[in-house]
Amino acid sequence: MQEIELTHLECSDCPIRHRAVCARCDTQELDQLEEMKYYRTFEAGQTIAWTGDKLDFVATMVSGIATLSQTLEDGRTQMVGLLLPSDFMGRPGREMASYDVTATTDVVMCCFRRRPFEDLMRNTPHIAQRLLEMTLDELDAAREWMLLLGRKTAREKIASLLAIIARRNASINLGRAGGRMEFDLPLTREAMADYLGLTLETVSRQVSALKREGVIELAGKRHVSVPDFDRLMLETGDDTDGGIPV
Amino acid sequence: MQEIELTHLECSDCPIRHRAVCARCDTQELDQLEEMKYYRTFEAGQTIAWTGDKLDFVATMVSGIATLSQTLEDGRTQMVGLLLPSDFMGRPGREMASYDVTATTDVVMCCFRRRPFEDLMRNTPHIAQRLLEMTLDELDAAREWMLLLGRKTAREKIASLLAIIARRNASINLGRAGGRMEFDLPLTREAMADYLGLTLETVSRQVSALKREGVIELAGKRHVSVPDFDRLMLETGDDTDGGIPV
DNA sequence: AGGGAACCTTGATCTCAATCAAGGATGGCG
DNA sequence: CGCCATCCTTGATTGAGATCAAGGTTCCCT
Repeated sequence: MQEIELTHLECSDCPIRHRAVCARCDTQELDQLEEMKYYRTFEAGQTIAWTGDKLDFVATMVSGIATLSQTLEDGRTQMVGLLLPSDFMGRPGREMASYDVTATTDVVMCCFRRRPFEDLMRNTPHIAQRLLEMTLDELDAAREWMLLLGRKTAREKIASLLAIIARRNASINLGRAGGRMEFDLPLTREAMADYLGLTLETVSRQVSALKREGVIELAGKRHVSVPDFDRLMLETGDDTDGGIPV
Repeated sequence: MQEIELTHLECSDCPIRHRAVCARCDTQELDQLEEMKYYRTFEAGQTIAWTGDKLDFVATMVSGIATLSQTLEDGRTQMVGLLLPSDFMGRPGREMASYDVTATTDVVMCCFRRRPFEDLMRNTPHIAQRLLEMTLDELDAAREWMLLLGRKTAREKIASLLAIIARRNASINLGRAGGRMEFDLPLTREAMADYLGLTLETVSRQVSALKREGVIELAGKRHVSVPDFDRLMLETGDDTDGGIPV
């Protein structure tokens, strides 16, 4: 995840410091983006789009958590993406949503209508290049995730998910520490299960096991404290310091 | 997978008719690409790059099959990408390979040295836009694959893989038929297992089962004939006509 | 405070795929 | 032709996680 220097505004009032679409653009382009942007909010649990719906905007996550998921005929579902603040959503050049998009907490998005955004993209090479970088990052994350889904044990999956959220939180809040980390789990046990290709019972059992062994501490069901991040990383099965760039 | 009209050359002697990087470029850009391109061949089984290796080119697959894979500390491996003719490999803006890349058959690639390619990309917006499209397609494929890895049964996984290869072959050879389809499996049972997050024994058993039940026919171990593609699709668990755009 | 819904935990049992094990087919090469 | 290596198949057994089931917690609403 590389640092982007912002040459100008920071997308004005969006609290976005990196991975923002508008980074690198010159004033004029930023003005155009400013002009076409608008905010939308969604409540926790609300569906932002169903697969196949017409989706006439692209957007950057400002706050909250949303998920992308896919479903088989008989209802089995798999989460295929996690949208955290500063992530980009939507696909220039495609009319329909390819996934179910759901807000798991209250969500604010900074949206751009798709057509004008596409036009702007055609005229300003920076944007396509920036989107390409971001999409390649997402692809890397998806592929790490495939390794998780295909080859990790339940315990490793849980540890990996906790490590991802901890690291992602830390990089926003503190800069990563090797030591203690705390965060709120933004997902229900069921959502975690859908993320990891498990059942919610297995998630619950493995979380309990990690707690019992002191790898994590829980305050309530959702607030997690990791006394030693390196200890947690040992449980992920990853090469030391691999890490998923979500 | 949309059709690209080629306005000019077809990357001269590369047998690439769609998804080629050089499609849509004007003559001058094509000339520049022509100038910097070169071919490389790899033998079946040869490793093209190890994770972390310096990789100073990007490339388009001309012929053959290659795989991208990732490995955990203890050796468990998961294939995360399959490179078929016309697929793009490599990442502008990144020095190191992020995956192990292996030729599973003899492979010919049309390569471009990374630096000049990046320069060209900066100057010709078409290319970044085209790469963005291709990367978004890859991301879709990766996400379908995640659904497969996380939620499908062994039998569904095998059926899905066969369907992907059959469809992909058909779109190159014949245009897709609803009826009979034939192709050579470009992967060993072990490679299929690494693709699907299974063991090679399970792959073998499920292939045998599909054969026993007449869903597929085998001539030798590698030549597959699908008497009724729709019947095969029923076994994938997918929504009718979903389909993975590899 | 009481009722109910959503969410979570834990136990018992079952099942699908992994693992362990043996042997068969294929093909290259002396 | 026979040897060897690689790849594949099949059988027996095990085990991790799914499924089925019951009850606990938390928190909102009246």
